[in-house]
Amino acid sequence: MGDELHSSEWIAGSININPVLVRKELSNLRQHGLVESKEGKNGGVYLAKPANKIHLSEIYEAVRQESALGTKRTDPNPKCKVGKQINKHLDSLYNEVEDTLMQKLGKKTLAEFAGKFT
Amino acid sequence: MGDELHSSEWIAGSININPVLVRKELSNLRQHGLVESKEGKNGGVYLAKPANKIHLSEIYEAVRQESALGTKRTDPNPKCKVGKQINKHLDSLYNEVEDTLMQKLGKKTLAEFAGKFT
DNA sequence: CTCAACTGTAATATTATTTGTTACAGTAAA
DNA sequence: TTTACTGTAACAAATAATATTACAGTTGAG
Repeated sequence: MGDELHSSEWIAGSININPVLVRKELSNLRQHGLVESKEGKNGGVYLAKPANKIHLSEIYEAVRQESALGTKRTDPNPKCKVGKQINKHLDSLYNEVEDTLMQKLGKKTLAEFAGKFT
Repeated sequence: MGDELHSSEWIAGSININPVLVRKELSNLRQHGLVESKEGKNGGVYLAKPANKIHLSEIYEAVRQESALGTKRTDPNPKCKVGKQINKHLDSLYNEVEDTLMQKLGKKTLAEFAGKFT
């Protein structure tokens, strides 16, 4: 994938955000095998594989930090009949929903999405 | 739905959270027609319709504040070919995904979910 | 062989958002 | 007419997101 090499500064400029944040997220994407990068002068990042081989589900998985329906439920009261079981039941619901979401995103590729830009 | 009337204090105790926060969210659910409440002594909230008539999609719609895939993308650089169009394309993608999610949640009712609690 | 332009990462600061608290007017049962 | 609630608002505190600064390491070019 020699083509399309961009610096974090360039990307940051496009989305109006701090370059260090870009590098941090890129670091995450790299760990997930979606991008690779070249250090040193004229360095930058590029896709680790062709865009038509990258499914949106992979990106979603790499990028998301919590379930689509949210997670942050704190500790319910274990003395409460409902509180005691709620997390178990929510987890299974969330997983089920997440699965359909992944299936949907798995049918779309990054190339397809990028193709929309004229 | 005369049965199952609970005070915000009681609910707050179950989820280990502040009663005022409960009342705030309840206020939102009320505006969405999911619950009703009774003021005064022995007051509290109750479902506005039977649990088997409440679909999880309705709850999701009432409760969520941002799309399942997130929204908070700030202002992209309009001088950038990509930045200029990104929000439009993300929106349509998000909507499509959201639709499948709603379809999935629309098949489940609150009664069904509550039935899991033994 | 050294300067310039990058990445990668840590440490810290700033800002925004979430959550909690206090306060109090309004309502209804007892 | 007291008691136990709801409904809100205003403010405080805690947490999370974002930004900044700093600097070591890498690579290409003169």
